[in-house]
Amino acid sequence: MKNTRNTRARTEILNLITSSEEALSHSQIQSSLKDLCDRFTIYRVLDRLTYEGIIHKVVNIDGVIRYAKCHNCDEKHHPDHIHFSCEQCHTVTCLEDVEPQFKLPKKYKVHEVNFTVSGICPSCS
Amino acid sequence: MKNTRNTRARTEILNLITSSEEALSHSQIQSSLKDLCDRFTIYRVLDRLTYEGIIHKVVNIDGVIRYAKCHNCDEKHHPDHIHFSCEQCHTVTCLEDVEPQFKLPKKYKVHEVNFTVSGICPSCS
DNA sequence: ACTACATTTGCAATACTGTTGCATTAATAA
DNA sequence: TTATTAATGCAACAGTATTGCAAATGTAGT
Repeated sequence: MKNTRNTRARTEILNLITSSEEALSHSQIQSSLKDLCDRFTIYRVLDRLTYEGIIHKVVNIDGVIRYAKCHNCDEKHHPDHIHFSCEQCHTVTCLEDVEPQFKLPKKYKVHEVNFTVSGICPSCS
Repeated sequence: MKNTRNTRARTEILNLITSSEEALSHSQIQSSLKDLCDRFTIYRVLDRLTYEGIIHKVVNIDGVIRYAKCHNCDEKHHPDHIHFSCEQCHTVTCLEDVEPQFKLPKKYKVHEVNFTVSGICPSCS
């Protein structure tokens, strides 16, 4: 595995995602960053951060991929937590304490999980 | 609500999805249909079938939207079932009997659910 | 602090994905 | 068979994403 470098783009994008309460899409990140770097770099930084396991992907029912960083993962990691997508304010948030229970037939090998629930969030109802 | 018509495109697309074991993406449907109709029509037919509740959407972690029809929904509908995405053969299948249990904080109103698990399916392992 | 070097970035080119307006076609009901 | 209205096909457009390559930059070693 190759070394990874702390570039300005990487630092800023990670800061943005870490300080955000909600999961951010590529376009949201792009407009926040303005001209710090171009959109190609954003794609590549997000891929790198995901590959390194520092952030995780969330996919909404509309197919928009967003990125988030758990805030309490330092204590205990909840890799399978649910994400909530509000139909009104269009924010996607991690519900890090909600971990669904399910049983797959034995022969399935699970690597990754994507649980998204859409509806109305507390602030909009 | 307006009336819906049984056009050739609609019939063929629904047949395709119904007879398929796996969830199909727009591009998969397009290449199966060849020149039956153009891609714009496919988009619109899929939207209509989804709106009418005849088929349902599945979103993979890569953001690709696929469409599927439950085969045992006539007996009992399982709207919240899990979908499995195989990383090797890239098929997405409905696990209609696997319905996960989860508890959201009271203030969240749930309308829709998207549960996808990726890994290796039985035929690939 | 300087240098070497591999990683990362920026840009160009390209392809895929998805939406909308409008004229035409075709499915349905009478 | 005809009238009506949904559905289609086409054009135009916009957003999303990938890749190759040269230039820039971060990092380790000196």
